[in-house]
Amino acid sequence: MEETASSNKKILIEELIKGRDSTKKLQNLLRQKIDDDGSVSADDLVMKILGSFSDSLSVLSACASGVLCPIPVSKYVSSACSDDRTCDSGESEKKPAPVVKDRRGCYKRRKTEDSRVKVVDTIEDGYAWRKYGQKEILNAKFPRCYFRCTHKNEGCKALKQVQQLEDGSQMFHITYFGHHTCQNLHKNPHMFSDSGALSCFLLDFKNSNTNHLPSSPSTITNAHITPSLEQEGDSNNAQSDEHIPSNNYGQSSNASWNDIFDNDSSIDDFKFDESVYLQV
DNA sequence: TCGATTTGACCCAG
DNA sequence: CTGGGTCAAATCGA
Repeated sequence: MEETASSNKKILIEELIKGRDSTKKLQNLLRQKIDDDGSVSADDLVMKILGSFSDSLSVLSACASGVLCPIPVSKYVSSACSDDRTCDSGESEKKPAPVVKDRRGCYKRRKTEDSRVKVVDTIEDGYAWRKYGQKEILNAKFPRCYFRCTHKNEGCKALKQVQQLEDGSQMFHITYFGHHTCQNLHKNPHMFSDSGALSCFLLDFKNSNTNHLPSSPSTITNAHITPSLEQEGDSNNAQSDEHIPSNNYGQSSNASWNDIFDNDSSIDDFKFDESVYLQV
């Protein structure tokens, strides 16, 4: 049974690789044509396809190693360098300018269309995050926290912003930027199994009321994994079509993955978390 | 000792 | 000019 699932995964990965390579060839052909007629849309489409392949392969690679990497299906044109902030400055250009002694805050603002937005009752998402900043936001009751992937030094450019909603509920508005290129899920497979640290975070969040966010939400890792259900940040209706999966760990969200993998053989391989998508 | 967090400073986009 | 996003020194804590 597991052999079948493993075999299917390999086949799937191989097929995706084939598809990606074919798409690249197609892209090269199209570019020749584009040079002629100036059409760009076809090339954009190809880039999107390539992005999808890359995402799928990333997820599957993680799966093949026994870990699910919930990289959201993106609409990024290029997963390699879609985040122009991290490409142009910031992460990739950590070296301060020689003349300027301090380049803190030097960055290019992210494009909002590169984001995916979630409203959840927990900030945990299966990844390990490091908090790198917190900011009081104008007219916002709660400060906004800024996280980057713990594996940033390995090239992972994923970022997220967390802000508690002001409606009195314990809901968090989380905005993700970029992709996880790491596989940090396996690093702390049991974290939050008893929700200890998370509870502290949520409690602090509740108690902090206005000022400080909890002292230690930064490393957010846990055993359960969020499936790729983030909504796109620029979707025209961010609230209405949100999923409300059941909260059963390892049960509720497997259907789509079972469609991909061989029936219930994949259930043992993946555990999903209870990410709740609620209306705001 | 080293990795994580805090927080004021800094820079850029609007 | 201001608000938002990021940096990095200081601090914390395991």
